[in-house]
Amino acid sequence: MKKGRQVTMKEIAKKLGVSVSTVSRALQDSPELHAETKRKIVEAAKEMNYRPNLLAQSLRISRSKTLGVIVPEITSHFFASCISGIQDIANTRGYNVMICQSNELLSQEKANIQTLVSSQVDGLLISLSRETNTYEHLYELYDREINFLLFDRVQEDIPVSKVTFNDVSGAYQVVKHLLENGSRRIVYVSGPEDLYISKKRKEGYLRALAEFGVAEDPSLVLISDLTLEGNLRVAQQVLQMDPRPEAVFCMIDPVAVDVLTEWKKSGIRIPEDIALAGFTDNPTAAVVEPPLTTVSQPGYEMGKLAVSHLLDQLDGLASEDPISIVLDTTLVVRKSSQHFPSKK
Amino acid sequence: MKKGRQVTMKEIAKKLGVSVSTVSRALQDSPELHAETKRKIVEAAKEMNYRPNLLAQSLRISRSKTLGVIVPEITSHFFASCISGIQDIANTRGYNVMICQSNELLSQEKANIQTLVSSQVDGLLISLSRETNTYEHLYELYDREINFLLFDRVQEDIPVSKVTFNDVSGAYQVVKHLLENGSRRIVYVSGPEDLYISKKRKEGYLRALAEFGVAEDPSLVLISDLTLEGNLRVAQQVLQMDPRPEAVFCMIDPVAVDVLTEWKKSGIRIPEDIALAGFTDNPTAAVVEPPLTTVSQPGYEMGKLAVSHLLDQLDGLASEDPISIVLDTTLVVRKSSQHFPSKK
DNA sequence: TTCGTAATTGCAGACGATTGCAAGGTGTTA
DNA sequence: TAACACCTTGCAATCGTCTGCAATTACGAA
Repeated sequence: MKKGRQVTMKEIAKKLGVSVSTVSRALQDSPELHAETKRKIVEAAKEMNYRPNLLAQSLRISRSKTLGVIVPEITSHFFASCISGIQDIANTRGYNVMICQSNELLSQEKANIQTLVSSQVDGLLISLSRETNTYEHLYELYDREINFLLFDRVQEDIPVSKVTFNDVSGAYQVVKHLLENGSRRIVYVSGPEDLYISKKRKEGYLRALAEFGVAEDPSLVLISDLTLEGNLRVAQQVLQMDPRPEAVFCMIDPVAVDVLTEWKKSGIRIPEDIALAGFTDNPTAAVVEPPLTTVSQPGYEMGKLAVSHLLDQLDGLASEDPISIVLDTTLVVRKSSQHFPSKK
Repeated sequence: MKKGRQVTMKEIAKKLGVSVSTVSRALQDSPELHAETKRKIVEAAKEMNYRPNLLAQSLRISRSKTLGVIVPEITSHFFASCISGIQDIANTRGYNVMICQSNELLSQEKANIQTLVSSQVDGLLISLSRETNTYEHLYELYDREINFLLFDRVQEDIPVSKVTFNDVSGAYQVVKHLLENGSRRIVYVSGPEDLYISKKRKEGYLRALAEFGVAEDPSLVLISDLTLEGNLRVAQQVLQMDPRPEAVFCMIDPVAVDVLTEWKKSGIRIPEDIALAGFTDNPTAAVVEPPLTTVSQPGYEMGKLAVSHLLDQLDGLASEDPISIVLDTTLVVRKSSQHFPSKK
């Protein structure tokens, strides 16, 4: 509504009786300017409360100094941490950040990309939605030579840099831990099967089983759609298995928390009756009763690394060749996995 | 790095042998254009994968269709929910959103404002940092006639619209609930005293006490700096009180969760030995053991309402006169408050 | 056939900033 | 005193889009 007129270089120039170009150079601290003129201009600018118009600047130099970020959900603690890391680094390196959420929808993801591209972001950091199973929109970015990078939820075939956690090894670690405690019948609760992390974590699960000479049993792999209902269904499925599994490894913490709650309602004791473990180390994992054994993946660090690499590419500090950065996860052992079936 | 040349109107114009202005009008679906020309241009634009340059557009019409949001912390579930609500509404109304976090620092908050103003946002939604105890930066926005609005963490004297929760009534409700259960010695754990919500929730606490004829006892008001250490200190302080309080109301859930954890370590049973309640209804509140009685404040709704009002103002649909929107909270009774001291 | 009017389209000047190049001024040297 | 170089500053074009106004065309009416 209000006009909120901004002070422009033109006004500074008029006030001081110099040209706009001189003002521009003064504010850029150009060396080819008389020191006194420069001083006067800088002073006037401060006094008049001048703020550069980033839009005009970006248009002129065709660089917006803005990055776009697309995450499935901001309300997820993990992604919020990533964003936080991205912002901290981006800001210290002089970049702004525009954040969008896809709400786990492919259509939203595409729309977000359009918006950000139209906004002339210098680069994009994308974590794919759950729904994303076609990738033309990403190849289009690639064809247009727009810098982007995938993190956490990636698609491996796309020839851009990726930042991921070592999901295989994380899952391997936690399942190995369950095996070492004596469990053999171990359930893996997966999310939708085409999800990157569903696959990777299953891979780690299977690897650990293989290492301990436990045969793969497809009936021990359950799938949840990651809704509350889906998770509760899985919880019940496990209870109805005969013989009952000794341990359950859920692909992400929220599933484990729902399962845990449901079991407690059914009078199942954890870890006495069955061991439980998750993945992500959400804040809830530490405070549920019993505390949940899980795998910690520092989102803040991931965000920092991802944006650092992208900015390095933008600033020409890193090769444009795609690289893959793989972060290590850490097994966090808590009470929920302290179930020790007697080994045969 | 890459040139990633965008298709511009100029190129479409050249290809079709028309002028840029004609292209511009065609893409705006201007009625003063020959239908056939329009059709051809629109078609060519689609085919050439034209995307408008929002920077140029914004510069030209001096409206960026972008809003700025400043929150203390993105990783807080409550603020993440607010952001989510803001984005959903903003997007459906054709606005983008730039999000910044102040990390609870006044200096960051100021810097964020500068950045967003420079980026020519059409309006700002601000939730103040914990540190913010001077307000010149906000008055400056006001003087510059930049549209903004405060939400959740507000400063009452500033003549702009505000969206808050009815903190007084929320606190009143939960303390009343504790009183009704029979507690009389009720501790209030406050955050830093100049924080808006510290004051408001204390007000509700005192009002409930007064209504039940319980005299105010300053020794029952404890202050935490909201760090883990501060919270644990408070937990111990309570245990050392003699006689022990019958209930504790913490200003925000994270404090209550820390207190709860610490007490459990010390062998205190909740709610058998003492009642506990929080405020916010974080996801953790529902899953701790015992589940935490708290006050729910829907951040998503707050975000939606706040941005709706700001956009109404921007679009001239609402008066520019500041208004105050107060949202209701809901008492969520869970097990942690089920402590019933025998009344005298 | 000529004129007026309406329907289309193009020109050119913004928006605010940057930058190559030219122009003005000063001082130095022969 | 003339010539040259350098130090400062301004001019003008540019980034991509929008828009008031002028110009062109076409068409029907007289």
